[in-house]
Amino acid sequence: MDNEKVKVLLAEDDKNLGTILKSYLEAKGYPATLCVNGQEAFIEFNKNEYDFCIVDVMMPVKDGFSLAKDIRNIDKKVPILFLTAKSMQEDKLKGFEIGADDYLTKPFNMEELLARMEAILRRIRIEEKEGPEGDVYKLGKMEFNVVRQTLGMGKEEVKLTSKESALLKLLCQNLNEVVDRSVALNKIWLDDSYFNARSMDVYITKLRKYLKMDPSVELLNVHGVGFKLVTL
Amino acid sequence: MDNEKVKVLLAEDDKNLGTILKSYLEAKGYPATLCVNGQEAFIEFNKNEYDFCIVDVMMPVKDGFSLAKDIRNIDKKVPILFLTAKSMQEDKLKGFEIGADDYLTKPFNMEELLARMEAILRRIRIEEKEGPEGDVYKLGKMEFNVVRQTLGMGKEEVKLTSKESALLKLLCQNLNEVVDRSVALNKIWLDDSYFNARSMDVYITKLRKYLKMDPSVELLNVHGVGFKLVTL
DNA sequence: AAGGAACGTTAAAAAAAGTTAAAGCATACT
DNA sequence: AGTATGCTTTAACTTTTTTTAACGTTCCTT
Repeated sequence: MDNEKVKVLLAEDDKNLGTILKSYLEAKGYPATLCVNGQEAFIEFNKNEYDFCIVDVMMPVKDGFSLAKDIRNIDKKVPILFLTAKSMQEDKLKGFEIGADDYLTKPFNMEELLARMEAILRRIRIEEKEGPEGDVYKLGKMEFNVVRQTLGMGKEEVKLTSKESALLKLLCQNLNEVVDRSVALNKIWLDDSYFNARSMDVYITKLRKYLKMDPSVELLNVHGVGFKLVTL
Repeated sequence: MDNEKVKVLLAEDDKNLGTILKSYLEAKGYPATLCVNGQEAFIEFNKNEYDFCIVDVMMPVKDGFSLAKDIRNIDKKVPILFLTAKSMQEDKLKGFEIGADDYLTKPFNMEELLARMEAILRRIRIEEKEGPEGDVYKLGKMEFNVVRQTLGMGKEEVKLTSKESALLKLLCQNLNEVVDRSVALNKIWLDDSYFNARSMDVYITKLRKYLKMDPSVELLNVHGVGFKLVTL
């Protein structure tokens, strides 16, 4: 799954509902492509990469179940959520048998559709164990491995403590941008207090020492606001 | 998840429905434990390993949402399916926010509950890249056989004691993620006390000694939180 | 330019974790 | 029963990590 940008394939013959759904999903940050029947949807599915399928059961030319079977035939993983006007149990069960991830009966609340979709995507992300090299930031010539808590360049490598690592990670996530003191304190020290702030200053000093390894990387202070990690 | 035998934790205060559900699930091959309130369920969850939670929202002593939060706090992965008599959308959305995988409104069809549960389990198995053969975890070049309690690499193999094995298993289940000290202590030592914590430290040392076999695997400490097994 | 607030640095104290060895405690063996 | 064996806990000591403290510097305001 492409990080962050989850593309949705929407197969719905009711143009009215389809358009509203597409707008809603896109407003929520999920680009969606609308197809008005199963055949069209399958062609579209083959043409582009999709991360999620919302499929109406009752459609002309090729119905939703048939479409889902075709999709499953070439892709065992992509999540499929069925929509249907019928509320008959047998259909629901048939949908799950084909390999659906969820089954929603019309009329439905769009917020619920979104919540269900996000629950499935969340599950996928949980199971997609953060790869061994999953979180490696490049800082100039250095590499910062978040899970292994190491910062290195060529053969010289230092081990970071968990606090050092957590702070550097936060700074890397906001590379070339300012990280507010209060944000860092609340995230890592869980409390924005005077003493924790001083503790954080000590850690900034430590990180600066490590980062001297590569002079093209600097950890700057923004007076009264926070810190900013910048690379040349 | 232990292969094949998916254990279900059932939190339902309606003893009638609870018993029927338990029987139904067990008839379908899913051993289930019934708890009549959230508090009892949380104690049970800590005592044994569960692969799926079915949680009624309205329960005495500790409600389903509260229970789910506690469970999510110590286990980010286990699937949670809510049951509720209320059909209010806000509650549904709240459930998904907490991290539910599904939300079913009473009265429901038991076949549908099963289908939804299996859809979630199927999704987990799809994402679990390699189906674990038996109970074998791969750690770099090493293999850890849980049932045989062995850790090996090529021809060199060490036998682990049951505590060593239990601890390593917990760490493997959360590979590249932090396992809280308290979670490990409650699961393996059944009590989070000072002396048990020190005992655990001794076991961490032992495991690290074994794991030196493959330098690409490290057992890191997260100060004040717990331990993290990391692979390159 | 003065003065206070924010930040930088270093060293200390405190807390948590690492290590090793010995003491307990079961279990099986003779 | 007595003894040997292997696993687990307790204990004592060391090291690392984090926080607190003290003091110096920089930055911004007036």
